[in-house]
Amino acid sequence: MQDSLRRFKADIFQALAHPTRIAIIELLEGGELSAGELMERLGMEQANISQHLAVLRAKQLVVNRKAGNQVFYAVRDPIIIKVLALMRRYFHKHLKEALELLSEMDGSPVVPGQ
Amino acid sequence: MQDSLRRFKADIFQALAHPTRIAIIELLEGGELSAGELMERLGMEQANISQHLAVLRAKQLVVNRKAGNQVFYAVRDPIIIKVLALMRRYFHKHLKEALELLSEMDGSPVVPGQ
DNA sequence: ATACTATATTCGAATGTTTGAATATTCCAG
DNA sequence: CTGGAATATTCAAACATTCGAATATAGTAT
Repeated sequence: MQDSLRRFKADIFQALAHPTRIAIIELLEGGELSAGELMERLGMEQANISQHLAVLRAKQLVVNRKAGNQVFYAVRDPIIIKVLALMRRYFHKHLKEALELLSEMDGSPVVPGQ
Repeated sequence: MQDSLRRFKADIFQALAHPTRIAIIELLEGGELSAGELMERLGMEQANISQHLAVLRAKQLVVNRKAGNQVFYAVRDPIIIKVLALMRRYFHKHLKEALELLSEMDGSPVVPGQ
């Protein structure tokens, strides 16, 4: 019962669980942008951006508005922006450990001794 | 460059992107609990809880403390609790659409007419 | 209609996640 | 030491996500 709420939250986190999608949301923090602009600024394949936008749309994290040829995207709810802002704070707070984590993930050791 | 920061954030969202792990964090919001207690309260397999705890540990979202036979877990940083609180707000704000989304995911229609 | 631009969808291969079953480890009691 | 409780790890199957390539759709202009 309570579980469907958690599935819902999990799905939203899932939607945020990709570097490209985080980049998209962060770009949209400054206001709406067209799919093409997102593509340009991220320097990625058109299809790829479009697929990531589809994920964000499916989970309702963004809204879109067609204007002629183009489709403009915006973050649907500022709460999501707040969530990302909190994550930035979290990141800065734990910068050191974060870097260690990242390096370990790359397979390179961080702390030689001990 | 900026991308590794985003990978880091994405990894944290990924760690939160599972109903069981959200349930674990929410249970830990009230203070530390042993793995066994988490298992009991969630009514899930021992191995399963342990594996989810391993994910949360790997991403440093929780810390653990051994006390004799048992291992007690706690949320490492209250920022994570704040993130979940924001998500609750988000959920309540979008309750209606959320329910529709969930039902669609289940395959059952929500709005019979029209 | 044709051509062009912007965006979306489909497909399949590669990769990653989740699960239960089985097994291993660690700690305490006797 | 042996046994039992609490927790962790490994394995393999099922499932989901991600990507680029190719294709489709929609809008505008001629």
